[in-house]
Amino acid sequence: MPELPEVETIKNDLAQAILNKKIVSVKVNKKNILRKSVRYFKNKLIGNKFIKINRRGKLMYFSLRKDDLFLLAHLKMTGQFIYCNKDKFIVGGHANSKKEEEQILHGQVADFCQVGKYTRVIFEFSDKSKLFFNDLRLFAYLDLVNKKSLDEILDKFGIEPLTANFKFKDFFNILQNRKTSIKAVLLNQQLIADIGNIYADETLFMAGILPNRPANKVSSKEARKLFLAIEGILKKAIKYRGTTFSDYVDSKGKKGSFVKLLKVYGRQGQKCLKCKNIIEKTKTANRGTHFCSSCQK
DNA sequence: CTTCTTGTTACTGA
DNA sequence: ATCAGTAACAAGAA
Repeated sequence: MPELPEVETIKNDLAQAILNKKIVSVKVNKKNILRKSVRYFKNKLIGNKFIKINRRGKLMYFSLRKDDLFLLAHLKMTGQFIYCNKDKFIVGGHANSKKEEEQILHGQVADFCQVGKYTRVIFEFSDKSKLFFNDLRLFAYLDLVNKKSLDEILDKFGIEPLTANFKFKDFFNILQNRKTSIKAVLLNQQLIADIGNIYADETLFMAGILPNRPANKVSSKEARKLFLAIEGILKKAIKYRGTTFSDYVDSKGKKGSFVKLLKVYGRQGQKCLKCKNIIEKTKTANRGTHFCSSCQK
């Protein structure tokens, strides 16, 4: 489940790998992963180059040199970008065997850099390197839009953590104006971008706030703790190249290591690392929610 | 067989 | 008009 740290990791890796390389072919194995026609994608992409990659929330957008166009990529839950250079193949995505899974896990050079069962789109560059866009559930998408459409899409996102726009005053103001659960507010991309189910639970644990607390009942002091937890945890998770739970791998096919640092997510039934209470799991905001009822109030 | 998984959005009702 | 809550989406795991 890629959230900010995972998308940021992929974006940075890809920027080092594919920028300013001529796109020589685009192969589409599943056309409904595209929000425009296959013909339009091929037409606009082949012969073009990606010159910059940005991220807003969990959405990546690639600037193209020609035509004032942008490639949008959303990974949703199970999307992956896997980059393979000409000789050393680093394969990610959905392993087709136990052996492949081991190779991916250990980041080994694999001998099976090929189209997998869930590979939906393959970009090939002039240096013979390839970029695979994989997705198991077909929720992920690629789109090709102009500047105007891009701006309309970007405008819908809420405040962006880890930027100068992420100010406590605005953050607290959002919380005070919402009666719904604090977790629902954290997950709402139009209010605060980037946070998904894993980091919502982790930041709430660090701040000592129960996920089902009404947002407008969170005190200024608690909100400040949460604000700092969001910055701290997201930054740290980027350092660890993200969290892998089920499908996430970076563009080199490697899993993120932040999973070792998770305090509550996926730890239901286990002892709280702070107080030894048992971590509970319930549903808040329609999502699996993990918390310690002793550390969080 | 049923239930659960998640990011996002469509829909419903207040 | 705005907000809140739920279901739906896909496809697999348990």
